[in-house]
Amino acid sequence: MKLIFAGTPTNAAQALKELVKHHEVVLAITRPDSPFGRSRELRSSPVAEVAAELGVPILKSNRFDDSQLKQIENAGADLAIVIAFGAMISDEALNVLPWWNIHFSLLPKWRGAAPLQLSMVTGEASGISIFKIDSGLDTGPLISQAPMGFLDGETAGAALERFTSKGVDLLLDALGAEVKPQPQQGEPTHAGKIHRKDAKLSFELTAQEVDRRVRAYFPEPIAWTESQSGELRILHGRPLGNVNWEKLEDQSRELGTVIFDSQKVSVVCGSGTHYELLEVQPAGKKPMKAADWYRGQRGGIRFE
RNA sequence: CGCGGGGUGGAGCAGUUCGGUAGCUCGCCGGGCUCAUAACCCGGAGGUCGUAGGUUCAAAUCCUGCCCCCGCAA
Repeated sequence: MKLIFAGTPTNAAQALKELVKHHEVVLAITRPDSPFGRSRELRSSPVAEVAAELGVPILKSNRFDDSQLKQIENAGADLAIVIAFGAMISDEALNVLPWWNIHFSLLPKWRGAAPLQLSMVTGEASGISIFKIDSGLDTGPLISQAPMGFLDGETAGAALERFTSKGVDLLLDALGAEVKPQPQQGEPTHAGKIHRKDAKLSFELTAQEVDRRVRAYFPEPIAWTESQSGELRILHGRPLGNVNWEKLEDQSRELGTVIFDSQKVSVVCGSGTHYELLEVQPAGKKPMKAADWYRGQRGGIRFE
């Protein structure tokens, strides 16, 4: 089958690599190069890089103009596959050929940019949906769905890779079968893009809830918190089991207090739980083991 | 020229304002205590203080150039 592929980040590039093994991809659409990093140098998207390697023609665009629509039409594809493209597909483009999207939640739950992260944070409706794109935001009729769970300690980044692989499998199955898109059913929820301010941790939450956020916000935008000594990213950690309060009776139980005991750096969280810090990164520093970070601190630390 | 933090023994930091030959918490090696230990005690190795040059009797500390790392913002 002749396919058009539309995507932008790393996992979309991964999907493209897998797709070309089974179908002819006649055009790769991705977002234009964007400034990146302190130097603000333009950088092409991972999909653009992979498409170039594979020799697939590339179209870089956010919003298609007439000539680009022609290019899409002239590609002669039967179907367009979208995965993490990062922009809406215009009605004009939808009229040229059918577009399918691979979405990482069980729609209609978590429509929007960060479905996998939100399902990880909430523990609800994690999975994969393949649907036919219509003019709304992730509102099109469903072609295929598969519930997916998260592995122990799995980050959103790792899950995304796993879900992508599974999602491509689902797509390949659907491409080989007779499909009848069915309208989405149920109460929709929205999963907008997660910004840095959303990733600031609150230690009023339980350690389990903190853990879900730390994992869901890795590797982007990364959970963080703040203390007397500045901002601190929490890269990895894990919720601890029972807390031996007697042993720690000389320590503060105030939420956010950092405790160093038996080589473990942990934070007092809500409902008497503790979250162990494993890898952290102070602003301006490299990532480091939590114990190393704590050794360099003077005096007790309490996260705000 | 977007804003900012940083490069000090293996790790994380202090010391730089007011120059005077390097400190803290760990790790490592050896020994001791202990049923045992991530606990405790004793001893030890290990540092061109990013780099090049300048000022000075004397520079991790002051001045200049360069290299490298990172956070924020986009």
